[in-house]
Amino acid sequence: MPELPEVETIVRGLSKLLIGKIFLSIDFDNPKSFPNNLVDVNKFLIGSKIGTVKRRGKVIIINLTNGYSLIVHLKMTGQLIYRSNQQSFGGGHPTDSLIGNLPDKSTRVTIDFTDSSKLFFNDQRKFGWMRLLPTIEIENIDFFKKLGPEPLESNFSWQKLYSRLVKRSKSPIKSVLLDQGILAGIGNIYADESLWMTKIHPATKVNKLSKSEIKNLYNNIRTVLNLSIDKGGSTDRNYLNAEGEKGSYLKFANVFRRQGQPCMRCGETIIKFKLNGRGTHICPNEQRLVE
DNA sequence: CACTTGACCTGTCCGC
DNA sequence: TGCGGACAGGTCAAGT
Repeated sequence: MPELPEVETIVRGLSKLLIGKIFLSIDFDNPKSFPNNLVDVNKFLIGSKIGTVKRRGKVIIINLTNGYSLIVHLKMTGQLIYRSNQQSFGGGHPTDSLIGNLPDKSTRVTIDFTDSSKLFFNDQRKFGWMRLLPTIEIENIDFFKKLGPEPLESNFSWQKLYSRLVKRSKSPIKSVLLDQGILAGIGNIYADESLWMTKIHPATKVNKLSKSEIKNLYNNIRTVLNLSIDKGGSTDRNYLNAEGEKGSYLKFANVFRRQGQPCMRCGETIIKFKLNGRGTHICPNEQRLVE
């Protein structure tokens, strides 16, 4: 589900809602919610206070003031939804709420805070995970060690993108953009969108791209990620922000899920096909494959 | 080694 | 209305 803009939207929402909250209890009936967890979740979570909420790639990092952190990967269908005391009892949440009473059928983890507010980890497909670990060890776990740079950091340049891309010179450019070890945070939506903006066919091998194309791709990746953050991310099916609201980026999408509709630039019909197992959307007129 | 495919799960949609 | 199959925003492991 969530790519960088969706996770960023959730993190910004949680930052407003969660800082200073103290854990009262956590309820998870499935150990798969905490795979590879090495510390006693109850022992180090209960009674601890939330300091900051951050993002690295597609992972949410909830830092506690006791030196531990709760990290969350939402994978395809995960949601982290906050309910205040009022909302938790069903009477107070907005009438246009897009999700009903919680917990529901897809709830995997329920967290209670001492002020009676709650945080729900919903995840229909159960691919997501949580992990509690000492904050100083975050950078050392495999997932983070392999992660590439953040595309929106101010010191990330097109030259850095270029030097990372050429390591995978014979791969299709889209596959490389989806590789979190090359660049952190891009998924299927923003790979397709940024390649359309740059007029590059997703199957183009990296070594067939010019430096100026990579420079343009760099700019377009940042443009589309920032635009989507402004729109609160993309809701295709399941994505909701921390308050249970949809994102609106897909109203502005140029190719993703627009197969059969005209290209926004040239009017040609957008098509969809599979590339390395992923649904891929292009304008066949403007995104020509260079062999 | 570099790259591709299947597996992990559940729900939904589409064609017969 | 029912049933089978394809598909869904991500990442691994296993295969070629």
